Amino acid sequence: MARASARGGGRPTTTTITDVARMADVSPTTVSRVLNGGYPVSAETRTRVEHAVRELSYVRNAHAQALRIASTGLVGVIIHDVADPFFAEIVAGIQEVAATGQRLVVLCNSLRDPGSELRYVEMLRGQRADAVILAGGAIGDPHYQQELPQQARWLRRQGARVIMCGRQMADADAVLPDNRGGAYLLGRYLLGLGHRSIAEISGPPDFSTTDERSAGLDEALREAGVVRDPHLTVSGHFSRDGGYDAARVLLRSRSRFTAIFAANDMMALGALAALREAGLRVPDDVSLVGYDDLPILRDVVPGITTVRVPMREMGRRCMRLAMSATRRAPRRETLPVELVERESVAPAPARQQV
Amino acid sequence: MARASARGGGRPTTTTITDVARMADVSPTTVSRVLNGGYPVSAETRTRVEHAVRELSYVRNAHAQALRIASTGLVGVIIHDVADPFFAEIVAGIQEVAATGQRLVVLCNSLRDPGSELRYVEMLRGQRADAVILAGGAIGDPHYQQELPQQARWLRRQGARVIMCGRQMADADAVLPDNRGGAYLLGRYLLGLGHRSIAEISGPPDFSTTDERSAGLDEALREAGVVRDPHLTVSGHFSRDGGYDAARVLLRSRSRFTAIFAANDMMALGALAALREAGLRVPDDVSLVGYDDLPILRDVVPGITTVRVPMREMGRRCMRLAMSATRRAPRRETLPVELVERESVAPAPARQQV
DNA sequence: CTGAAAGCGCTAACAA
DNA sequence: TTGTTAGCGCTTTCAG
Repeated sequence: MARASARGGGRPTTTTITDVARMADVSPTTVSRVLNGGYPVSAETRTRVEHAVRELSYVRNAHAQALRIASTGLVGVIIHDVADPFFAEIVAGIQEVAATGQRLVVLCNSLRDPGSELRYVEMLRGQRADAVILAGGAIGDPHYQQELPQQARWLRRQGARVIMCGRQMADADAVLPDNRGGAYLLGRYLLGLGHRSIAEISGPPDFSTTDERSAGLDEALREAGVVRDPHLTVSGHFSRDGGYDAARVLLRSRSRFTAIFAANDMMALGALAALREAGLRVPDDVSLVGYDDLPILRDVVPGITTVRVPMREMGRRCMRLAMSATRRAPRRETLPVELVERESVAPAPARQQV
Repeated sequence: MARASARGGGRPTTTTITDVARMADVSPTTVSRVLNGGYPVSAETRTRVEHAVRELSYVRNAHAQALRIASTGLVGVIIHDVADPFFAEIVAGIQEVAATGQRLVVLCNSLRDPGSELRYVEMLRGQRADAVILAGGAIGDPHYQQELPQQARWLRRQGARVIMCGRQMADADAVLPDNRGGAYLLGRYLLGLGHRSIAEISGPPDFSTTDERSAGLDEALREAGVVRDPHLTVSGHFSRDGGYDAARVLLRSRSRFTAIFAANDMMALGALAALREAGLRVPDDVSLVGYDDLPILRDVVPGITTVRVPMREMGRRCMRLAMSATRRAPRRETLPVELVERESVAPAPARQQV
């Protein structure tokens, strides 16, 4: 039963292709050919090899294989945070497709730290990942902005594909939601209901997502000839607490507004809590909109009006790009977003309040 | 500038330790020693090597390294579903600790399919993962029940640690929440408020989590001398929709109950929606409890009473076990759970309703 | 303090 | 149809 059958507790022992070859009484090459298929091997030999493989519970050493051939079957995925449902959904989509293609996903949480993101890219270079998917808005940090494209170039030189999810980079494939368009839609919607004093809870500065969504709102406002009061914009972390804090700042300020535009659903959730604590009713006293349409929104009362971002589909598409062999000019897929009306918005009162 | 500087688009090119050695005018051995430290190298030589490494943006080939030494720095994590906040939190805890230890996490979604879980374990064996963390309740499938311990044995023989998160297995380390204890707590709580007809929305059959939580409720009920009506137990998927469907079955049946015990928060959320649709108020008409205390519960109205499972801490502990070198007898850590009272439970009315 | 040589487990020429 | 040989990039004796 070869050396692999040594009892546990001792020195680590692995079964190699040679053990299998010995047991099946063939050469390692033959075993390799049976394992890989696509090469003529007599039925009888094949059976013996397959038997030995099963008997020894042999699994190919992926590292030895990677050293010899190009592909490793590993795809690196760098996100901001798995605990954020937005990213969890994207990862779920990625995994879905990865499973169909026998790929393994190396998941990295950058927690929005540029340095950590860069470090992960390096580690993934070391792993010779077939592809690296970078998800989430771009970070404005100057060193990062300069370094990341460099690293991406090294990745490509190694033969790895680089796919951006939710943001762009020169020479890289990208799957993008229409952030600007969705925010514009939301802006028009609020405007259409008579809102003129719209407070914005924006994302952290230096994030591309923040800028794009703000720009969409701006556009709608400008188009309607509404001038924005700078006091009506407060930025915060892309999280429930970020939204909560921002809403409190807004409430403490003397500014008047009839609606709040939150940069994403988690922030909207936080804002909703702050509003509730302040004794304000949504939408009776203030209207509120979010962005993303996280699955959990189905279970929040009142239902929050938002823009649906096809997170899971974005993940799927990224993984498909990651698995596609063809590497011509960078491909860019923009996914449409869609307004989801729920109960958090009411027509603006004749006289603005709050 | 060595061969690595070839322009992109051509054949994949990687920089090897030999390229660095050539540039620094030393042997590969010396480069290796500088990279690994712990071996005397003259300051001057070290500087030259470090310069070359930076210049060429050299990153060690993890596969070549893995082939030579024991550790790969890879930890496999098999969960049911990242899109489920319960698992997302666990993974977040795992990542937190992994980052401090320079480990890379290979994340696998089994979607509760025993076959897929087994396939992932094999792939992780092939990757020579340093450790494999299996999270989520055990699946009752007979073939799986027999096969998994086998695979775990092979993993250990290879020198990999096996850590169970939320369930047990012979010879494996485990981090466990007190499922039974928490359910017992919840049962006592409902009983204390006068509830006698408690409907149970249990998890899918053949899952250890399902059994443990049901057992805890049973115990409280038995202790109070309450006999259970089998019609009052409906099982469903561990998901929002599973809870929704189960609640509808319950509502359609003629059974009477004053409270619902859902096997986890996602199911409770679904049940809440079904109740709302049926025009029933929580807790006025029916009381409802969940399990886990998912972060999102903060934002659901009415607040759902539940038991807090320290998901993130479980993840952290699993990763610590995965990184700990010592491998003596299996370690088992049981984490306490805690009742979280919110607004979804009211005293039972004198006469039972619904 | 530095280097030459061997070998981890696998696959791809090449030969038979 | 099968086997022999060489080598992927690294670390580790063993020599110097």
